[in-house]
Amino acid sequence: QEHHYLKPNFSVPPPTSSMTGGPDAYHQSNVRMTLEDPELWKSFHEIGTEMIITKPGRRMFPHCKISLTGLLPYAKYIMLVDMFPVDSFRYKWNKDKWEVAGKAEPQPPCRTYVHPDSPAPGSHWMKQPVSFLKLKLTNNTLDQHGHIILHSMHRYHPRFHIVQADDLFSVRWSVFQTFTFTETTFTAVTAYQNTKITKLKIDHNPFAKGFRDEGTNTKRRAHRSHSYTERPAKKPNTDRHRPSELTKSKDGTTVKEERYSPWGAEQDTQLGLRTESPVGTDARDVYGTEQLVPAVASYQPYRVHGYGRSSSSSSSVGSITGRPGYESRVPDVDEAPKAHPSLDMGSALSTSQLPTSSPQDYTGALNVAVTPTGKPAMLGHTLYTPYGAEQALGQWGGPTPGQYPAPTAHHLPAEYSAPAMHHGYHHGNIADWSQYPLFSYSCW
DNA sequence: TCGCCTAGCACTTTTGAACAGC
DNA sequence: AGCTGTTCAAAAGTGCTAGGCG
Repeated sequence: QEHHYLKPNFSVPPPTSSMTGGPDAYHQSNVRMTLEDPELWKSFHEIGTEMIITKPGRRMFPHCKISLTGLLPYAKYIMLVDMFPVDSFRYKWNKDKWEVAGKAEPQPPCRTYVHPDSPAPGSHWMKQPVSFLKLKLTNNTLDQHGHIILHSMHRYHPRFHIVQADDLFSVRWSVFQTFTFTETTFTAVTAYQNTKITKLKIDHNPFAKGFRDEGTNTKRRAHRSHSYTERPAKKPNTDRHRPSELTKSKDGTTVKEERYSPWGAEQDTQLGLRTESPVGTDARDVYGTEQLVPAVASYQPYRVHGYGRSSSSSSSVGSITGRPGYESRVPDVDEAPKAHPSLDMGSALSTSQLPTSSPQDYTGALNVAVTPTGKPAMLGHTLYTPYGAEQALGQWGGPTPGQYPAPTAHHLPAEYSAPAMHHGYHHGNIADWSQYPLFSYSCW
């Protein structure tokens, strides 16, 4: 079974023994992640996957399901998923294809979904495919349920993170790796645009079985006319003419890796995201591509001198985001809700604080830092666990209207660019890490 | 008018409590 | 008392679509 395997891209020395990943962290270079149901994903991807997002939250289909190997059987890991913008455009469905409709809107509060089995030993994760069935997407920026917030008509792809940690609290100290799969790229929509996607979903999603049998839906079908989602006049074309940006390269050659790597794209453009028009230039399929750089990453934890774990949370600077083109991710320090200090692992995990790396060297570090003034800062990225507020950390630090959007510049502490913070590792420029926080605040 | 979003609908699958049997 | 399997109502998950909004 041929999956997209994204080779780890290690080019760093093993972490010091003082780090919580300890010597084991280095062995994580053997971790392999493969996408389950790749054929299904491909069939969607070839048309142009659309994921419905609704206010109350909508599951993904196909579901994110992955297999893992190479984990340490007795070491505990936490699995996380977040959604990463593919580019900095807003799209629209015009006739039979997707077109760029303008610049992307400011990023909504960034959240991370924590797999409900987390933490669990490596043996648990490896014994069977890991499904993120409960993951839900919403377009409600004020969502209080912890769903992942996305913008409609924007493109994203899931990022899978493996964190070696004994519990949710120690994530901040742990090494983690990130994997992405190009065929999981999707356009978030509030209503289906491409009828081929609708049909594919109905054919494959058990919950859509009611729409599968034409005989039981004569009334519905008869009523379908010229709704927004139904575009009968365009049907003849949809089968033959896919959106140009989704056209698979015929020769199966690997597409320029930066195209698929948000990190790479960030390097390419000043805005940090791909800004060239994707229309007509986007041979997205890279089936057969062995690696997306930096599809997998190893984050090396490090600590700020003088700040122990006990004080790290409340004093962390969350949220430097500064992701060009997504400058509004950062919640306002004064307005955003405060997570429980001892539970605010999100703050410590904010990649906004992480030393940056080039796409080729995605090795980074989990940073626990403080603002120049030592003032606690808020987080722009939420960890979401299906355990809910009651079970997990008892805190729901959901975003507030005030944190979205929010200015970026004043959240950027000068220390971020200090090479000394990186424990001697070279991580490239800061911008890469600061552009899209992985974790910014906890929602527990 | 257009592009996008939403609520309610009818339908399905999934979930979990209650119960029975061993 | 504990475990397993079955039943079934409730909950949750689907796409469809009329209508609303800017």
